[in-house]
Amino acid sequence: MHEYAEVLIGLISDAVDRPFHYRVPEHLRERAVPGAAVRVPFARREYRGYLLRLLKRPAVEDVREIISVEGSGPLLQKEQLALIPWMAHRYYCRKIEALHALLPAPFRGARPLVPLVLAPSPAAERADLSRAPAQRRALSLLCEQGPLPRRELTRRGVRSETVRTLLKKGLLEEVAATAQTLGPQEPQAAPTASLPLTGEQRRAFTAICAALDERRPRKMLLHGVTASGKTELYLQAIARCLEQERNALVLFPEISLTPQMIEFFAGRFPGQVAVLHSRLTARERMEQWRRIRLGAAPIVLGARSAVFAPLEKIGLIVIDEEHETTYKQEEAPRYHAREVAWWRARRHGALLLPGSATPSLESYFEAGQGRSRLLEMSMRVTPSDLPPVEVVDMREEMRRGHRQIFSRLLLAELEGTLERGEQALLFLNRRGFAGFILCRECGYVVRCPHCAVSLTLHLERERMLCHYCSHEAPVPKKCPQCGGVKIRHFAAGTQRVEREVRKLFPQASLVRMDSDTTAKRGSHQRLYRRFREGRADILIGTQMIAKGFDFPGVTLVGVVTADTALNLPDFRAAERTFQLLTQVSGRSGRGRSGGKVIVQTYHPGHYSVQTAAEHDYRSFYAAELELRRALLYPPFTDLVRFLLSGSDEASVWEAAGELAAVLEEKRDAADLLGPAQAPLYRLKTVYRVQIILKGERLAAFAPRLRRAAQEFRRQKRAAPVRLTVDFNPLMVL
DNA sequence: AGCACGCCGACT
DNA sequence: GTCGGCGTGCTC
Repeated sequence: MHEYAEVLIGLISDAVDRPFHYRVPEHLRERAVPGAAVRVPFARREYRGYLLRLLKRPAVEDVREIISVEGSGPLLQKEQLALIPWMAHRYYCRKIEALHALLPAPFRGARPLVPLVLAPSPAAERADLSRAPAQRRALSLLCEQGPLPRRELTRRGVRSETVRTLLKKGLLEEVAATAQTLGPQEPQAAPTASLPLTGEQRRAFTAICAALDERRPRKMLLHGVTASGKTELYLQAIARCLEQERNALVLFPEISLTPQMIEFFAGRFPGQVAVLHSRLTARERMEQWRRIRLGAAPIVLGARSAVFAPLEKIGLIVIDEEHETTYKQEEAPRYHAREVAWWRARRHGALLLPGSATPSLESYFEAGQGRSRLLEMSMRVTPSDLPPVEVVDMREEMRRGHRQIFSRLLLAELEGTLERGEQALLFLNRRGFAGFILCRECGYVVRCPHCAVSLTLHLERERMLCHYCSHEAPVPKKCPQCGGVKIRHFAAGTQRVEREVRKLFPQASLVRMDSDTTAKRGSHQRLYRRFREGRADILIGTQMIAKGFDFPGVTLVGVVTADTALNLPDFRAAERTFQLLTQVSGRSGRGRSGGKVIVQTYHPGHYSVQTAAEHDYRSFYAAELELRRALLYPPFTDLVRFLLSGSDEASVWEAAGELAAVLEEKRDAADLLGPAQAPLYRLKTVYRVQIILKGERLAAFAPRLRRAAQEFRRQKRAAPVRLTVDFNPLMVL
């Protein structure tokens, strides 16, 4: 009936990113099913391909035959086959790139889902092999060791002719490996029991159970302050989901950095958890993936890419810290795990449960519109209050002639903390984007009048530039607002802070955590333990110390400067700042002795600083939402970012001009911003220029934009120019 | 990705 | 006259 098949070739190239048709030879009909990995002849050689669907008739006359089908059973499930075109469409990527995202790296090559192994056939027992010692040895090896893959057998000194003869005699047979042969691979942990829920948790839990019982696609946003017990809620929701005989998917940002979280889950559900994250070795990843695919682990924990875990019958998808930017992949396919998760939830009739102390504006806005339900938890589980936050006006410090990194208040508090034998945490935003300038007397920052992002200093041209729309302004010699002359760019790194602390508090022991000190495998964990166990007094660090950690000994958190985040040339700068300040504040006073937070800034009046200090998400949200509405930014619009890059500067600009002209024709009501230098204009030897399209419901626009991009790719230029397209980028750097 | 086809410069 | 440069286009 269906003698032909549509196959996607495993080559990453625009030219072959479409299905090719093959005939399925009779002996493969049974195994050649949609989702199967196959070998096909293509362009005078053999390639791995993926069978997308079966056809009655091919679209071309000259059709070749599928050579073989890999493994037993399809590599990709129906759901995954449906996800591929959706991703390719939404994220402007090739189908094969979307497909690869669904498979762990080791499976992208030729590895079959379930490998074939050699086992003695029933006939082997009666066979007389007295005159064939090599064959006898091979069979007894398999009887002792159990079925082995062919490669393993030859590794143990069995020659391939021996295997061939045994197969021909029918004494050996090739069978699919079973889950048992794949070996146990689950995180071990001491069992833990569930905790009683507080009133607030109980209310949320009741709502979650009701949603689970409906077995229909639902979305609930769990907005819970730091330490309000979100994890316990996730655990009990999972238990409920398992009772329904459905599976659960739990996503964390950077799970590899939180082994204690994994232990927690594995302890509650022994033997039922599979873990997928970036620090697994290829082998570990493959084994975890197989376990999930074969239904041996009903709970999957993982980072972003675990959203593709091949679970069936999903009842619950949890996204912890849902506002985190790590949920968006920064290379093709540039998917957002939250969106993929919702796609899957819809298909499975599952509950999507994103949770955060500082939900993304997009998620909170959805809840406000009734597209999801909001569950709020505003109390900490242990009856410690959220720590008081003091905002220090660094302009005032400046005016008083105090021009060090640390304000007088922070110095005094540090001193006190050390005297009491307690711990302090000093937080700094990542290296900082040095290109903005700031008046140290009044805090003024030059901003773009059109785009509401800070302008970036370009020393070589002596100009201030907008990286969204290319607006230019002169570099001010004195502050346009207060006339002050102490206006200059601004940055302090973790090393500088470390040096300063050593100078001021030579007796204190320090731990510094940033991308430099945690680069080595295991060093993160070591530094973390050292501080947590009280073997250091002060922890200095970047983003990575703000998230999720529980340091009961910390009673003082100092934010050295809130301004680096605030002045990133990105429309989400205020949201980032609010989230960061809130998360970092949450690190203080988790123990019994209470805590305090000090935030140093040149913008003490900024709403994101103010509202974070007051632990007032709602006010922040309302203010930020109004700005977004006025300036037509997400969640009111979508952005599509076209980034052109190449080593020949002139060609890149020329290409950008051409693309802008094409987009101009197709844009309808959408705004076209740029071409403009990308915030990181020169990365190594590559020049980067961007065009941003801003408008309502640009997802629906995709086919037209895609055509424009393809048309553009076809044109030839003096020097090569690369185009990448990002739908709703999170960071426009 | 890989390979053939095709149209312009320096060589046995 | 030919050998070979890699730009262009195609692969079921």
